[in-house]
Amino acid sequence: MANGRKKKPTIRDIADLVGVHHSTVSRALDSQQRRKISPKVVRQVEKAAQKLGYTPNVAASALRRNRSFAVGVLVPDITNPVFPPILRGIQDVAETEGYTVIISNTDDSRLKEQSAVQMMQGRAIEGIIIATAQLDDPTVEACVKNNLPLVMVNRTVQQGGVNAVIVDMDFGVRSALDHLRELGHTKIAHIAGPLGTSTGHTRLQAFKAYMKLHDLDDSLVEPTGKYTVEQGKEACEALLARGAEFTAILAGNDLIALGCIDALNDHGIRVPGGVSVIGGNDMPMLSRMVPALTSIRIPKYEMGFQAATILFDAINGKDRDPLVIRLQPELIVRESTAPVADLKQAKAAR
Amino acid sequence: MANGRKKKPTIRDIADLVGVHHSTVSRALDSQQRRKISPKVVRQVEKAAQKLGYTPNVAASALRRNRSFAVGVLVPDITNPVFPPILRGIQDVAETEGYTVIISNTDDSRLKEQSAVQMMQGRAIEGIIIATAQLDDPTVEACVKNNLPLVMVNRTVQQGGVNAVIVDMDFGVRSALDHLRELGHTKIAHIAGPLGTSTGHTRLQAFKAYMKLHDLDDSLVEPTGKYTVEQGKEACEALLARGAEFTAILAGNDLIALGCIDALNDHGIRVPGGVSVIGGNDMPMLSRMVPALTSIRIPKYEMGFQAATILFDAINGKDRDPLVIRLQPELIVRESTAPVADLKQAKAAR
DNA sequence: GATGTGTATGCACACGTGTGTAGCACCGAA
DNA sequence: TTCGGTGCTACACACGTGTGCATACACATC
Repeated sequence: MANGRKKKPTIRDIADLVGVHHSTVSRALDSQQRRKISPKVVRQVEKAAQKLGYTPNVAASALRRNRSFAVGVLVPDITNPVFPPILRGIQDVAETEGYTVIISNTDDSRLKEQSAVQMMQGRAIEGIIIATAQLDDPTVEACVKNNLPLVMVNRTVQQGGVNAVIVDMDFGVRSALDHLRELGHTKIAHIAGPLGTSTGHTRLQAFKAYMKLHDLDDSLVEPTGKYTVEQGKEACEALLARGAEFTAILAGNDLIALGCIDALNDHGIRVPGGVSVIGGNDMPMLSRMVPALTSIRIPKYEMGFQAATILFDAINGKDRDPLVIRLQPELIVRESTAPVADLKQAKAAR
Repeated sequence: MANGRKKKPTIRDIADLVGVHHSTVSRALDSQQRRKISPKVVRQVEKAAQKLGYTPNVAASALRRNRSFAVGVLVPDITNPVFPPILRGIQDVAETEGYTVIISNTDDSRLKEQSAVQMMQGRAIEGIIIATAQLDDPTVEACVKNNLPLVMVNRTVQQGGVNAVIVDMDFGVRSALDHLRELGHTKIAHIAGPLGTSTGHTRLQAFKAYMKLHDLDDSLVEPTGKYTVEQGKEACEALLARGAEFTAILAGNDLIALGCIDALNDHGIRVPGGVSVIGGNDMPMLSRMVPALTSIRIPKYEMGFQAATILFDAINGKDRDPLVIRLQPELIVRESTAPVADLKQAKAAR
């Protein structure tokens, strides 16, 4: 005896109560069609619905109209602190629109991503927000081909014509490197994020462009395969192992930056005394760490909010041209950056 | 021209391709009924389904079977780092069961909680996991009354007869206080979580019981209204303001502990030099903070996983008696606890 | 050969909602 | 009177899946 829930009232029950056909009830409850029904009947229907505690059967409605009032979101891992604020922004918009959000964790695996999208298609999602995109992403292509309303968030793809809400990382990288130069740094390394992602790719491009522009060495680059502490540490160690000389690191994101600090500490290099480090997306609690990490803050909630807004515009047929919104990041200076020390001094500190 | 999506194949398309009735296809695809169909036809159907890229229409299935394949989850705020791992545990189980998870953020507001449940009922959820419960919670009562399968996670309620996955906080508090006593602390304060929540309540009870048992003063208690850094700071300041003498604090959770550290620092009291502090649930990144916070680790992912498992057992009619699972926490000793200093010394440090 | 026992498949309808079309009543104009 | 128009409602079917029942056939038993 698992389910003793009493069955829910339907529009037929309302129809019986009022004494009209159920199709009339259906129209009376539909704000688009209500005007076709006499005000008196509408009132009666509303009253009866209230009395019976009627709630529409979403499955039936979804089946008939081929709309599910559900949207999908693809994130690498909800456990990564970057994503909850983005999700919250999305959820808040969806809620006001009466939509449900289906979240899938892909762990950056193409296979999982594919099966997640398939599952979502089965649920007849009306749109999708993708935070997992690789620069060249077959899943995105598939969605575009299916004409499924789509917004990229945080990361985007190579091909144009796709909605996206991203961060102006040229600006972010410029701010960070300006800051380092003001502190006297000229030998700056970049521990990049995965180059298959737009975030990793564009940061590296911005880094190289900036360094070239200011006649600085842009070759101190080490990429990572994933946005994790471990990979950040490994990459930093590789850099040290090949004898690179640098007084500052721009990291692909905060986790990578933390990995760098670990590696530097292991080599007896103090941060920021020996080397300054700048992180990537300003995770929560950074200010409490030692050293408090200087980072490029990105407006995470805002990104989710905007992405969802665009998505629902697309779903509701307010078809604008493909839209790319670039939000402004902000450099948050904390304690992991300091005036450059003498290179010799820095070396001595090793 | 919003939706040019080509329509998806149905079991009728498969039936046409194989040359059987669509009901046969339906049975061939249902693991329960498959045995009634000849192996040859089953093979043909599977092949055709593969070829056409068939995915079942969940809405139609839900309508016909009066099942939605959706469950709800109520969390205070997905942005609070305690919850993503719990959610991930739930999602991982739900995925293997073919279920969708609908998440709602209640911000600990009863009003939002109520409307969230209403929305979920409209979606005909088959079960619900609640992580937001107050000790005396009308939402929980309503779900029980509706016979909606229900599991509490992390927090539970006063009344019995409800499934719950919680942490054995008697054990956790005992470990923490044993640790402090071993370090020589006897004047121990407790900055409690909200007493309206089971977590806040039981920790306080455990604290008092332990202190009484060891003939220690159990009156150094200050409750908070919310699990936030700010409230932790305020409560700690209130404790200091009334001239309480203590050498260690057991906090209701990590955020409260961080607030305590802030307050202590503001008063020139070093942690752990002047006062030792123990946190509450072992958020990520604690080890990188200064001082690295000693905390009671709770198995967050595991809790979500177990809760979901119980929920699906209930949904699938494997009705056990109401089940309360108590998972073991673990004290993680870091740098925020140290041997007690002379009280005079501690005072001098102020 | 009659009867019973399975096994495999088709048939028809149900689930609750939404919508195209038809029908009806009424009104005004010619 | 006829004709057209308008406003309101009923009818019937569609959406895709699942299932009780009937049917058809094969095979075994007496």
